[in-house]
Amino acid sequence: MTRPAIARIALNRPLRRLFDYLIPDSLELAPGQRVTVPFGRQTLTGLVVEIGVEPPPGVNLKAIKGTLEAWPALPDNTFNLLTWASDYYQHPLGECLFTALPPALRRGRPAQEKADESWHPAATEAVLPANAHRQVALFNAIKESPGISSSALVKSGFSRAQIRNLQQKDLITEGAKAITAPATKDLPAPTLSAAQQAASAQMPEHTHEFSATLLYGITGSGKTELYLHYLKKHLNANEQALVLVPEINLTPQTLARFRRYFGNRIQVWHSALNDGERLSTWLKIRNGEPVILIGTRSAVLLPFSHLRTIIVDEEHDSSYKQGEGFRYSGRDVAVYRAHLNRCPVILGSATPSLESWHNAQQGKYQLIRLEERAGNAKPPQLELLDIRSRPLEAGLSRPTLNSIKETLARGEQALVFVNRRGFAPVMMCFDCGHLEECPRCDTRLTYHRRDHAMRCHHCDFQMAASHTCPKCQSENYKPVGQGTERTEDTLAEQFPDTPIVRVDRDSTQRKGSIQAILKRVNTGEPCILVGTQMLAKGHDFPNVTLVCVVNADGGLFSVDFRAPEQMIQTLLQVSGRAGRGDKPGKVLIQTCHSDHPLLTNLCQGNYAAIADQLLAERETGALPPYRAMAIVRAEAETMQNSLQLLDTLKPMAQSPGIEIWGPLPAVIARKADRHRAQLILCSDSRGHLNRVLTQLCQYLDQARLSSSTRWVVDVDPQETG
DNA sequence: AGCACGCCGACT
DNA sequence: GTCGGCGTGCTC
Repeated sequence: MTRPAIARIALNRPLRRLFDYLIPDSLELAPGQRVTVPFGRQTLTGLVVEIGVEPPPGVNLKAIKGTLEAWPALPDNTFNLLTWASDYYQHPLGECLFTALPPALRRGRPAQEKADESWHPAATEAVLPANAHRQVALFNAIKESPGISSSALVKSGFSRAQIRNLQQKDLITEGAKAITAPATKDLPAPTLSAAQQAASAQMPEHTHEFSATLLYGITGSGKTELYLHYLKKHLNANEQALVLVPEINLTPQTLARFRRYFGNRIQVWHSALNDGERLSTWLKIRNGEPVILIGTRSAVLLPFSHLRTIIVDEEHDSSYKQGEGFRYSGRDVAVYRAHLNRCPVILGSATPSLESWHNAQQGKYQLIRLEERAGNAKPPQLELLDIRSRPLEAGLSRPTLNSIKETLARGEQALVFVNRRGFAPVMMCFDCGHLEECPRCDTRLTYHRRDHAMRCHHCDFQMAASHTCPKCQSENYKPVGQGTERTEDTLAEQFPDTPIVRVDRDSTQRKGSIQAILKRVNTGEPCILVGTQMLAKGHDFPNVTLVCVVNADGGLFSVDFRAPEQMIQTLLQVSGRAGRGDKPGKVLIQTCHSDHPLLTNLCQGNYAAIADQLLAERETGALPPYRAMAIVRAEAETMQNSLQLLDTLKPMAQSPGIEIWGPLPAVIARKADRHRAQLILCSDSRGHLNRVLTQLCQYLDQARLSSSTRWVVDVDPQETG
């Protein structure tokens, strides 16, 4: 008697286990293939993980209902990548596998695009009732552009029902596609400067073996040209490439630039795509089309089959790490993917992460330095301005204002950078010292002048701001701290004849408004740009010659061990906005710690030296990248419950080679009325740490916790607060 | 995560 | 009497 064939199936559920099913005789299965299975009394889409497993004892197996397609939705390499990531990040395999499918395929839709029919008129005149205005309009639209697609018609306001109607009346017929725009002539590889050529010569020769390269290129050195050049030179016509970028860098300008060189080989992948666009691009990749994909984090999980190069631009950017659910790092997964796939991965940054810098020093990554700005631009000159005991106007000192004045007088532009981290405006009573706190979190409410509201940045709480102190009714109740709005006001008073352009989340909420702002700034007329983080990234403002940093000190004394690194990276990135054209740039950094070695080093403009110094501190503190780190976070209705849970975990984790810190309440101990605590685990051995985490998760899964108690494991955490 | 089952309170 | 609140447990 032959044993029944059994398949192990992953489901899109937060369960750290798989389910076994009988395979009907007629089915041929392979790992990564989509199937339909009965589950409880529902029917779900599942993914085959393993075939021919031992039947679990004492379970009445159900049978697979059928396959959704004859081929694996996730090809071997992608499937193996996700299996690895599930284990590495301690996240349930089912959820990991399903994040690599477009939403339509997760829901069990067929793996094909909705037919996008083309329509032609079948009559010269539409004979329709007099009141059928929309149908007549639709008929005319089709007559005007024969071959127009259903989707184009829907976009211009017609409904699919109306189209079907005309078809039933035999007024239109389905037919050949309209001829799309002719293929454009792609530009040849860009010409490189001497410095770029030298860097280019060191890039990996072979696209069929693994190599990891860290391209350390200062801001304005032209890293993108190197990427373009590399792809032109090494990528064959039938091969695929992946270019990962932080969300904020995927602008129409970046895209246009790649399209000029690679035309319609360029495809995009980012959070703004709708389900149809996602499916369409996913299928192109899965079909092995020779796409060069420019995408954000999750693009690294796409089912490439001919992937020959991975580029991770701005590799230090913290947005590569997913902050919830499947907490993977797009950059780290990219490196592992290149490894599995035996292809080169190129990490580019002006301010490399300490992880990558360390890997370069260890010889794990090849380091390429590009320390010259492209064109005539020179690196900006950085200057510290100690603001201890200097009078400030909305955070700006006299010398700073004078520099802005001189810059404007030369017909140039100035950029004022407000590092809001830790300096959000709060309302304070100058009589009793009262500060308004969030009723649901351990945080201060932030004042938003636009709608005179107090908001919590950690939950959705908001309330109208009071004009008098809620505690002592004093009228001496005012906003303190630098916000972009207040800085903007002061600058408007000081420079009444100069346009002031504010760039922050509030002023750029409307779609396309950032484009309008950039366009305006690029006319080159003298103006002052005021803004936050958003201004630091990637934009090119040729006429900005002065950058003022309102306060540099946010990251100097933070509890988070990554804060100094991130502060320096932000300061250097924003400094990089100065002097990108022909004129020299200057950067003024206001600080209360002008003798702090990090800042004095920063002014030498030498990131390499700072990275070395920060790494030395990490080594002394036995912190990443010298050791692996993971955090177990718990939240519950009381702090006691959270701490208690972590206290029971601690002895289970205790073992030689693992150091444990905590449990301790989180820095924001209460968030949305939930009390949070964390346990930090460090180890020299990733493997050992991983095994310990597996045990902890196993315990937590079967522990009968009160339903309101939640826990998560975060491997390689970006935030340790 | 869903979904059902089950056990208590306030309704016609 | 029964409708429905959400706590608990199970899903091959």
